[in-house]
Amino acid sequence: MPVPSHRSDTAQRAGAIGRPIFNSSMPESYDFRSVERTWQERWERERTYAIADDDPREKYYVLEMLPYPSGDLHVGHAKNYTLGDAIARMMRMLDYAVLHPMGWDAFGLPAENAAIARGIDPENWTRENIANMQRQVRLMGVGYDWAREITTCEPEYYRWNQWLFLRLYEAGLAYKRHAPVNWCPKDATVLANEQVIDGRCWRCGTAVERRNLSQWFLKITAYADRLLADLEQLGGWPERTRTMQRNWIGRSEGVRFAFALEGAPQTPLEVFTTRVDTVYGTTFLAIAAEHPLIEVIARLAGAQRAAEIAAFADSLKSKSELERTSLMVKDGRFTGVYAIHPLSHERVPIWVTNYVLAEYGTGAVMGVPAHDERDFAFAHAHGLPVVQVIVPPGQPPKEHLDEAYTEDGRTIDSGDFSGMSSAHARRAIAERLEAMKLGREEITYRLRDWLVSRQRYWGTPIPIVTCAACGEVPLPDSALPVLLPSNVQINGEGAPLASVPAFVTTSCPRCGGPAHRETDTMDTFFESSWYYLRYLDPCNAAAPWSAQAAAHWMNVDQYIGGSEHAVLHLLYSRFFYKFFGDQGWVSGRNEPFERLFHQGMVLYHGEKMSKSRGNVVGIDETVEQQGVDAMRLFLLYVTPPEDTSEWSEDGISGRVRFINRVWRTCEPLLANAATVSPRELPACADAAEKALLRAVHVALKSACDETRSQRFHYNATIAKFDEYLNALSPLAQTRPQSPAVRYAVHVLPLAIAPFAPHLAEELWARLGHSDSVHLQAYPQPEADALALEQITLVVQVNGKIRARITAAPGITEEAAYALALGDPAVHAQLDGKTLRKRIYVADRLLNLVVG
RNA sequence: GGGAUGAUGGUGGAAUCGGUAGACACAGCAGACUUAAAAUCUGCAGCUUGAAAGAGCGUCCGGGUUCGAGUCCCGGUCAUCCCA
Repeated sequence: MPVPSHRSDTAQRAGAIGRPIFNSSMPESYDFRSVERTWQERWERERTYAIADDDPREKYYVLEMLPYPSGDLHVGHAKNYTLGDAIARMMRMLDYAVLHPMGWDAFGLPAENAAIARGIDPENWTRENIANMQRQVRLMGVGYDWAREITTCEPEYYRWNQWLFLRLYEAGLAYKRHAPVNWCPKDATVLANEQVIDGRCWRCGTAVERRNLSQWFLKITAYADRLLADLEQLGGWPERTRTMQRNWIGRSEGVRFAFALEGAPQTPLEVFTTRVDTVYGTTFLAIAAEHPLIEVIARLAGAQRAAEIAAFADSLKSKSELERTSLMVKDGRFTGVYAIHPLSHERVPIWVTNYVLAEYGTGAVMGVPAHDERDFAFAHAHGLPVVQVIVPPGQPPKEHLDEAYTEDGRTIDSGDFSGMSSAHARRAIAERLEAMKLGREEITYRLRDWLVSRQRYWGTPIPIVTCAACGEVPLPDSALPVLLPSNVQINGEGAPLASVPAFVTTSCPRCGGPAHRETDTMDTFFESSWYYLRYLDPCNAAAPWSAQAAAHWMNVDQYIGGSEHAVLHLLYSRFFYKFFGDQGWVSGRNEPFERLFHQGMVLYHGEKMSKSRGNVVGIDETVEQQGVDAMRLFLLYVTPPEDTSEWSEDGISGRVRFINRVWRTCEPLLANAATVSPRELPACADAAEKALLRAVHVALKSACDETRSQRFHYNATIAKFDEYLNALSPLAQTRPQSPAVRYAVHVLPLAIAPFAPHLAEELWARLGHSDSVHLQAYPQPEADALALEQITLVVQVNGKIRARITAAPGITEEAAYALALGDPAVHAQLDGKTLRKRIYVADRLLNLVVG
């Protein structure tokens, strides 16, 4: 439905009461729709934001996280792009060669879910969404270099996923194995651990089950130490994000050593512990239900026990990891089998439990109830003894422990190792175990290999075939891309590609015999782990990117995206980038993102915007009703960019008002202002003009400072633009000929260009310039304009403000003191008291301490 | 349970270095213009007290450091996020 334009609305109203729409004394009203559309078309046509690889200026690469084309953009997305655009435009005007590209994370589940639910072709669905989102991104007036646009579902892009997969495979970093995986029964797919949130699928919320499947993994664990160590270099990242990655990697130093099985002494039962100083407190061993030795133990246990163990293990099969480790009551079954403690030689009962996982460490832990909370709870529940072997320094052991003592302390009752500090005991015991050839020190990580297989259609096919004779065979590069077949039946069950014989059936590249293709596709985090390099060389048909392009443009100087990607995407990207560095494909620092910024969410009515809640504020409506510039200004103004903000109709109306005021103030003076240079401070007639100039330069300073400091609190900058306008508009009325006024009018479009690019461009053009305002240099704040003619000096007596006196800047302490004494209020406070101390802060404050 | 971050008027926020708390805006109130409304313009506006000038209080709560604390330190409450 066509929405009547602001202008015709006004015309109708005005016409109805028989008045002319405009008269000569009335400024032309600002038609944001036509202005915004006109300039967007022109920027596109003239490629205003294209950047050449050989641009001689210092480079600056600003990037917003690759969006998934889910359909419609709302103002929450706009906050992200608006910030990136403001930064890019500022940096461009500060004379950097700015690279600011855009693309589409086009593979993924929603397309496939739409296909399942409504029988839609995922490719068409995706392309339609991309077309719509391209339109909306253009509507926002973001200055991307569209020549570098990428779409990850294009064969030209995903062939490089396959190519990179093969390189990882050759490096031994891609491998296939059976593993218990998180299975979402609704999406019929495997989920990575981080895609399981509170035991549920991160997309659909269905409870996740566990299944044992053969899966492709990427060996990110091979880089665990470097991923951890290099976090220290990332000073431009939020500390929270670095901490999250540190926790996720979860390095622990400890000892791996073996207990002997009673009855099968040749079969070592290995455990890993970070607290080997507590080893003499072991009163049981806890093993995972999926432990590889479970069958040996069951055999030793006898038929009845074996059946109990099997039943217990079965009951855990469908439980997710989180349920087992965090949600379920710690439970277990005594196997009836004992192990022999390697140091004390005591018999230790072996229990099968639900809280030890086969995937972690060795799948078995020593149970030390006195010094581990989980073990304490377990021992309590099953009546196992609690043996204290660590006491707080200088204290006797407690008669009865109410909770585990998990701190370091001094060892007791620990054989040869009694009376040591925990740290000392850890070292000594590790050495002894090593000498006995029973164990060694080891570093383990919580991080596990990245599961990249998806039993899905809408993703990159994995370029591996299985041959009856040769087994697993990687395809040669010449066979790439392995194209995703079209017209595939997608019903949400199993792996869709397995149902396409023409795809599956192939020949072995090694022996030529019959073979079948891998039917899993890649996790979409694969493509988003390297896309920032493809922008640098988007048309390269011989390689995913050239080393030369990477050397020129990397690293990303400023990366912007939501904190929901603090671990997943950002860790995977770091892993890939280190691999690329090892291959010599990228140079310099082995980190892709120099600085990282997490923008906050935009709420509406206190809630996250979502279609299902019906509280989405769309781009289209907002742009149509209030205009792009108003939307952009509001999003930047309402809160600092990292904070959560609340969308408000009233709030944006304030920015609409600002835009209209700028127009009303400046438009009648444009012809006049054009003859005054915006690059040269004009002479001022009086204090009011001096104040105007100061307001102009305070605003310029704020814009430059927020950009250079990379704090990006443009909310404060835009407030300074308000003050700029508040200073300008009355003077524009009363003395339009003043050089100061004309200067302020001429500078204004330059000043606001990064924030309200359309309004700025229109004013700039009407000032008679033919080049885009966005290609001009940003005006530099000047000390002369910032200097105050008069300062207000605060006079305190004993720290309390008693007077404010006006003085010239640079006033001496003595002069200030003399002025202060002349103030009656100050005089009254000093009356009859002795001056003990005088504190003077130049041009700010005089504090008189009396007693 | 552990960790991180935060808490400023009716609201969003400003105060970037320990030095005038509340800039700027929204909502509100009063006035001008208008037959009226909208739009626009002008003014008021932290709280208490006072006719007013003024005085006292005031940045979640309680302590501390300092001539001086929204800002630094300690303890607590609440909120958000992360880990368990």
